[in-house]
Amino acid sequence: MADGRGSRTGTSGGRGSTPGLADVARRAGVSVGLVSRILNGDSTLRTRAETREQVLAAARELNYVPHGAARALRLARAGAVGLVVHDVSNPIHAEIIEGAQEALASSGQVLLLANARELADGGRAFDRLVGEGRIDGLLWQGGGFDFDTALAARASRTLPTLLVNSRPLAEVGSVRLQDEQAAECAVEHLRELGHERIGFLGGRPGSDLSERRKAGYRTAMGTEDEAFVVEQEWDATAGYAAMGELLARGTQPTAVLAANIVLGTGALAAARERGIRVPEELSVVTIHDAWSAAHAWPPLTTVRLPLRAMGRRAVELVLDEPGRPELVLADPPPELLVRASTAPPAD
Amino acid sequence: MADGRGSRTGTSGGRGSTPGLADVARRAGVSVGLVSRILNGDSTLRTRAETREQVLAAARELNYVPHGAARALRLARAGAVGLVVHDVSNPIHAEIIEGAQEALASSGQVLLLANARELADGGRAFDRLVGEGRIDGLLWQGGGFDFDTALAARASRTLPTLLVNSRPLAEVGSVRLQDEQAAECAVEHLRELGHERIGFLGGRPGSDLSERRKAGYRTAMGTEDEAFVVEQEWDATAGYAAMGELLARGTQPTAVLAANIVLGTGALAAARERGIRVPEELSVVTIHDAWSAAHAWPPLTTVRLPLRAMGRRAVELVLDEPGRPELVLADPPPELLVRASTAPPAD
DNA sequence: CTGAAAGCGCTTACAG
DNA sequence: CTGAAAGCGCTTACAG
Repeated sequence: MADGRGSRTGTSGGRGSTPGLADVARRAGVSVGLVSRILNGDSTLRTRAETREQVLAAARELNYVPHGAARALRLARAGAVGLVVHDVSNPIHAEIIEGAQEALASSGQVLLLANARELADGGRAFDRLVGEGRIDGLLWQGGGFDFDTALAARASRTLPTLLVNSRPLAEVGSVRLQDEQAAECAVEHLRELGHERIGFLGGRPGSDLSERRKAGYRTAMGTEDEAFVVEQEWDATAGYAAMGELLARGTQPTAVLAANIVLGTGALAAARERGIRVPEELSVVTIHDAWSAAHAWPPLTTVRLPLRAMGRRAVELVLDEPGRPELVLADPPPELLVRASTAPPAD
Repeated sequence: MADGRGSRTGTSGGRGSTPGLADVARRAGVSVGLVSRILNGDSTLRTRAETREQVLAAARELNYVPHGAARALRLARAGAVGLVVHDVSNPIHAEIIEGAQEALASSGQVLLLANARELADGGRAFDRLVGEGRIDGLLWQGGGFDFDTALAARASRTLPTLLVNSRPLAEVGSVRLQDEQAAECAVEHLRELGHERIGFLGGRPGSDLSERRKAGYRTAMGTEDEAFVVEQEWDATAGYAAMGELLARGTQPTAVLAANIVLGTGALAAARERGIRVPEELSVVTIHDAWSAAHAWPPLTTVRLPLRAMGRRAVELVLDEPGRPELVLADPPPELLVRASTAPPAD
């Protein structure tokens, strides 16, 4: 009882604890080939209903489950997709992960989660994920580092590969969202409230994601003025520091757009720490929604983008779209969720 | 170029784009068996250094990577571990995931992430994860539902299985942390500040995790008084609602211990919404640390527990410990991190 | 309508 | 010191 682990041991016929096709065949009194065909619903098959029933019954009674590795080897399909992220604790990544998981579950596949830094660290981790035939496709949610695009490009030589939340490369397709429009939408909200001195707190400088959101911010502002722009990194500490830097510049913004909700949380903390009241003295709006937005204090106004749907579509594209798919998910469009962190400027 | 996908096609010898053992053997002028033995570092081997070099060179030049499914089939080892969680967006789970990933990466394995609800939903998802031989061990971070323990027990009949962050069952081992002590530590901090009317905001009622933290709270309080205890669920909305309910009871707590940081965030929002100042009128302390604690407003006092280490140890135990391991990770011990959300009571 | 056989890419006793 | 061969559990032309 301590050890009913059941590894498929045993020679021919699997007398180990996990039953194989051979066991089912024996019990049903037919050949393994036939069992395989029946269980896989081979449509060219016209088996007698009775035989068919016997096989199904035998499989059920033995609790037969096909061996994944054997199928993978034979079919040259792993039945799994890999997803690379930088930071699982980022709620944005969490939602993408869940979307991907949903899509995989409904297509009978399984998710392999990997860490971008580990893959970049030069060891065997990259080959293990990409080269061993463990996955049928790779999804890469980058962090804006050079190695992100380099490794995705490398993977794409072996496997269908898709960048997630980023624009495509020459060799690698991508799914992304309407980040420019989301940023515009956020800034327009602030301008409608009467704000003019609006800061932009970006993520990693030069990263596609930060660039695109900055572009939307600039479009809405109608200016290239750098005095209100700070870009550092994607975590809360960076948001905190970026907000501090923006304030230290003396440009006296009355509002800021933080490029995502994690940065926004850090920015909020930096403002509060300086005794700046939000939203009375400073409005804060961010992109992406998550539990932490509604429960921040004050609750954060955000622009929601369909992250979960992006995760789902990414799986579908990487598995079914042969070429170099390029998709900007525009439905549903960016949606402004007004909460308590934005208000008209002080006077 | 559009399609350098390289699936291992081709009959005998793999003339598909991905090289196999046979290709390496041919290039080095030896047999596949020898290549396999050399590449796997067979110590009983005493090959001529020259041959050995040739083989290694051939493998390098062809960029040979062994086929995972073939190895898995042959060795009856998947080289992967499954991890089941309820909610990826929970920062606590994120840290466990990262710990597990670390341990797996260093032992050359890979992480399969699954969603508890999906597995419980009766479809084929459970068999796909547990039955197909895709993983060598299963880690289950439950949510306190009956199906969590039921499914973990079921999995344990097929696979080495370990509950994470929970006490063991009769049939299933576990790793957990010093939750009682952490709760005690939090309450003692509050009492030292002078608090006496201290609330407890728990997670899902009856869940092992909530029970153990409540036990620590009671030990430190020296009472079984239920008036200060509210248990609902593990998400921020529940924390918000639970805080609301506690306040509505009119017991006038001057401090609360929230069973985790997500609940604590919700509780903070509920208090702020009612105009209750933290920490002046209400101290809030939570268990577990994460980026959102340091950047909450006010920054949350927390008790840190070694979540990441638990993730690591879970992997080691499920892979290497044959029986029904039971570990309470006590090193490092719970550590109080005092931030701005706790202070002496008003008077 | 069903079976026997080959083969997916590996590893490992077993010979030599 | 190295090779030939069997076999892991499947799927699928190919016979009959």
